[in-house]
Amino acid sequence: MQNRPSSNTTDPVSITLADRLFDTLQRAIVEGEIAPGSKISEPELARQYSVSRGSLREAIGRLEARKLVERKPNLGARVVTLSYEQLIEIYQVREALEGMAARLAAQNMSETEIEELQTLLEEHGHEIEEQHGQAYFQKQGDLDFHYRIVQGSKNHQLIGLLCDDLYHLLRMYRYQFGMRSKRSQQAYEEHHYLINAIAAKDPEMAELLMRQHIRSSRRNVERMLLES
Amino acid sequence: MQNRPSSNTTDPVSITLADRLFDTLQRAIVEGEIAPGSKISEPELARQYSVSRGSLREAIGRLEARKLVERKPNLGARVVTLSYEQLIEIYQVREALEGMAARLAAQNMSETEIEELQTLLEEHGHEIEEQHGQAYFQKQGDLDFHYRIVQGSKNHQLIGLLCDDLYHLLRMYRYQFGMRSKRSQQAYEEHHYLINAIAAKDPEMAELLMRQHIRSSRRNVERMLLES
DNA sequence: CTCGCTTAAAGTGTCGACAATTATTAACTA
DNA sequence: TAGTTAATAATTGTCGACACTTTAAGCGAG
Repeated sequence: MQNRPSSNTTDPVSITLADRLFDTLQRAIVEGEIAPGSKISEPELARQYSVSRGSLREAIGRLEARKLVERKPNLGARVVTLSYEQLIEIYQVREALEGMAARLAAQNMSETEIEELQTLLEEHGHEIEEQHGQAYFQKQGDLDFHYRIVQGSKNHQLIGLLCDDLYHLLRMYRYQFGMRSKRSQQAYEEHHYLINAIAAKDPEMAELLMRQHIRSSRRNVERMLLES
Repeated sequence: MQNRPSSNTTDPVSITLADRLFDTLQRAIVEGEIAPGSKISEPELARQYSVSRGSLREAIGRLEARKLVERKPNLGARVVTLSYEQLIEIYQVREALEGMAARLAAQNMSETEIEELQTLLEEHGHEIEEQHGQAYFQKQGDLDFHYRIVQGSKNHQLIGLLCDDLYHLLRMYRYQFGMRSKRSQQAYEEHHYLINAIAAKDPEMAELLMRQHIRSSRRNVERMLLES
């Protein structure tokens, strides 16, 4: 789910070179291969990936739009530096946007989509029982679940903001801070309540539960980062 | 307020050429000089503004990031086409994000910021009394008010999403659909309630009022567009 | 006359080079 | 030796040219 070929085009694989470069660099940054705060040297990267500086600059521009790099005129681009404050800010935005997404999903998700989501949740449940799925659940499964609800909102603005912009930043934080929580059991239960509200077509309740869920997740992160 | 020199850099005027081009094109698109849905011909615009295609492409890339143009590989870029459905989507996103912004503003705005906001609101009141300020109120004053609350949230993610991305799209709709509402009196009152909640440091109430305010605004738009 | 193919034109994607700006080093003075 | 300035190197910004793709026009067969 998380590694769709390109940004948001429905076409097969990324056609243009700058697109592929963008995907490659985004993955490298998100997964930490290129360290946060490090400088992006255009000549060096261009040589490294055997592309022109022009194509590279286009890719960098799109990374900047997604707030994965910051560029200052005549000074070049740097990978963003992650901070506790920014992570909190992201959770606040998520609470607002995903709360709305859950509300809309309760109105707009099709029956088959709901069933697929329930199936996905059952799988997560099994993985938790088997105990070795904890890491997976927090790293991918959780985002997977949220991802589908956002899609279910059918609001393209919302989908773009969350799936194209925020989620990549969030994944970067997870890689960087090693955010595996012992909260998977609780998160699983909260997901369960949430999907029930959606299946019951209760927008108000869906939004409420989603916001509580994300607030809990945020508090968990706060605890985790303050003790380290 | 709405025409800051560049995107979000604190530097003086836009230094780089692509930056100026970006500002120019953004204004031209938002104000309708370049028609929605029209094709962006790189050679033509490059000649028209006497710049290289490279610089132009960088500017277009940033317009794409703000969803003011859509680009398809090997086919070029077009100014976005505005639709009723998309406008509704934007209002839903605004309700979520600005609701959160109001909540945070109630927690984080300084006393002086609150006073300035009250002063601004009084001016709006006078303009409405004098009757000839209606158009102004809806066109700029309203966004001005919302703009300041968003700033008052002190959440940079939120500020970026709303002020750098969504608001320009919204202004484009206002220019394009000629959205002047007869709702200025009611909107003024709602702004009044809202600022009281903020001054009282009541986050819950502030968010509630802001969401109601935006929902009202959305319903007004729905009415207006359905009768035309 | 229409449909399909071939071919020319225009447009986008990519590249390497030059110009302008910033960072670095070296020399020089106090 | 420390600080300042000048010269040099490296990096970014901008440009024009070439390669590939898409579109349009022209042409021929049915």
